[in-house]
Amino acid sequence: MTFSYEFPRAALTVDCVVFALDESDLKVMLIQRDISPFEGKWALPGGFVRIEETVEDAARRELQEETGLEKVFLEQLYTFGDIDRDPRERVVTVAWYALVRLSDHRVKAATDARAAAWFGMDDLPQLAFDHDRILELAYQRLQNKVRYQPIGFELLPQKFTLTQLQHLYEIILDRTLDKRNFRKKILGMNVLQELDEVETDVAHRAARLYRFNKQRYREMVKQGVNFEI
Amino acid sequence: MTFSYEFPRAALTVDCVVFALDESDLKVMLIQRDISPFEGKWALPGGFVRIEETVEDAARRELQEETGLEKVFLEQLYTFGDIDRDPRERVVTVAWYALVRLSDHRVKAATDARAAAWFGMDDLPQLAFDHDRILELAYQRLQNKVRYQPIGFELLPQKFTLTQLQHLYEIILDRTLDKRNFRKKILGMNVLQELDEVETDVAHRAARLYRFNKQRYREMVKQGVNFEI
DNA sequence: TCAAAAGTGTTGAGCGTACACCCATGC
DNA sequence: GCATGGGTGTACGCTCAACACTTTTGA
Repeated sequence: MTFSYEFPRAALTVDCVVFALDESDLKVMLIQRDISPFEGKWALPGGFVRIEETVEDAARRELQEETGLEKVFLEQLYTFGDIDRDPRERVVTVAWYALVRLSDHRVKAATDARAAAWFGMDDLPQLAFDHDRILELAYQRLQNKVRYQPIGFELLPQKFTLTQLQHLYEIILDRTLDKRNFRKKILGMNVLQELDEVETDVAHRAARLYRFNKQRYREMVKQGVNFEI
Repeated sequence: MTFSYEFPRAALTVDCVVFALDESDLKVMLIQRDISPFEGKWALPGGFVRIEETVEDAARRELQEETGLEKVFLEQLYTFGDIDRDPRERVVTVAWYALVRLSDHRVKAATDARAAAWFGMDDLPQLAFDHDRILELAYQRLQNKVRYQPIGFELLPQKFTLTQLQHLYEIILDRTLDKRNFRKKILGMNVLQELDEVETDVAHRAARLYRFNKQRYREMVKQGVNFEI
């Protein structure tokens, strides 16, 4: 069975840049291609948009199928519509980026036959198609957005220490921050809930745990306070 | 002649939100539809992406064909991929927004048979499809972006007064600004070139004209100075 | 000479930044 | 008791915001 149209149509795909945070590194999930073109090369998880699903649903489905990830933070990045992106035929792709807690999704890499793996942002393999451009844009977007929207928390466990949070910003923004100033600022925003718990299993004084309070964040936004690191 | 594929494919279109600045208003260009669905309703200029052109080229071509606009500032906004956006069939649209100088494109509205017209942002008609959502998102994007990127100049004549520039920000951001503070700030950024010219044909003291210096802006960015209103 | 808009400085408050030491805990 | 990171305050400079009067020009 085939589907016919009066004019030629591009194929429509989605591709996802999935970021996670290691102890000391920003990581991206990549899938090793097992078919031509670019067989053996690494690529972003993604695939064709089906006719009965929205573009966002397609991104979530592909993420689930290829990496086992569900219910993650997902935001549209950009649509890449150059003519020769794909050597086979015209393919337009809607790119997305996702933020996940590595702890939740440790080694759940390969759900189907293909190999999936986390790569450090400064240890990337050569990528298939124009996926290097997509990844670069996603990284820039993350660096910009993390500074004025509280999306970084998506990369941390629900309960985290202020030092973990500071490291997150240092890793993503690629610069060091002053401990005292960072704490003053983030606590002054009134969006962190101080818990009655501390770290465990550390070989030194245990740090206090905090939780991001989304509700309080929304109230703050309404009051015109704006989140900015 | 028809084109056949193994799986059904969505149609791919582009839609453009074209902003311009009147003396006292932010305007959007709309086209009156002359065919079903939504016949007679106003809609964003746009149309199908051809197989041999990039998505951006399609946006520029449609803009040219439907409104006569060429060489304008154009940036991708978002891709709308809901299933029932178009009652006829599955259509995914890549939305763009454009900024133009109204002076350059005064009444050049209707190039083809359809009526085209500028509408004030607070005097919009009902729109076809989900174009109200697209327009709303474009407006938000403009409001955000104009504050930290020097894109406002795309809406003014090449030579402008500081008062014109201030009004631009007041109209887009929908709040008043302090004259002295505004001038201090914008001049302090070192991206405006003071000309040896003044306004003409005004019934009061003529204001000095300035020009945006893109080169100097890029130098400033390199030095880490960031544009922000 | 009048109307209209151009042009121009100062002050106070709040914010960002730089900076160093003691404390608690596990081994 | 020692190593490791946790936790804390102050002082200075800069930027932002508030605010009003004189000057220029054309009619």
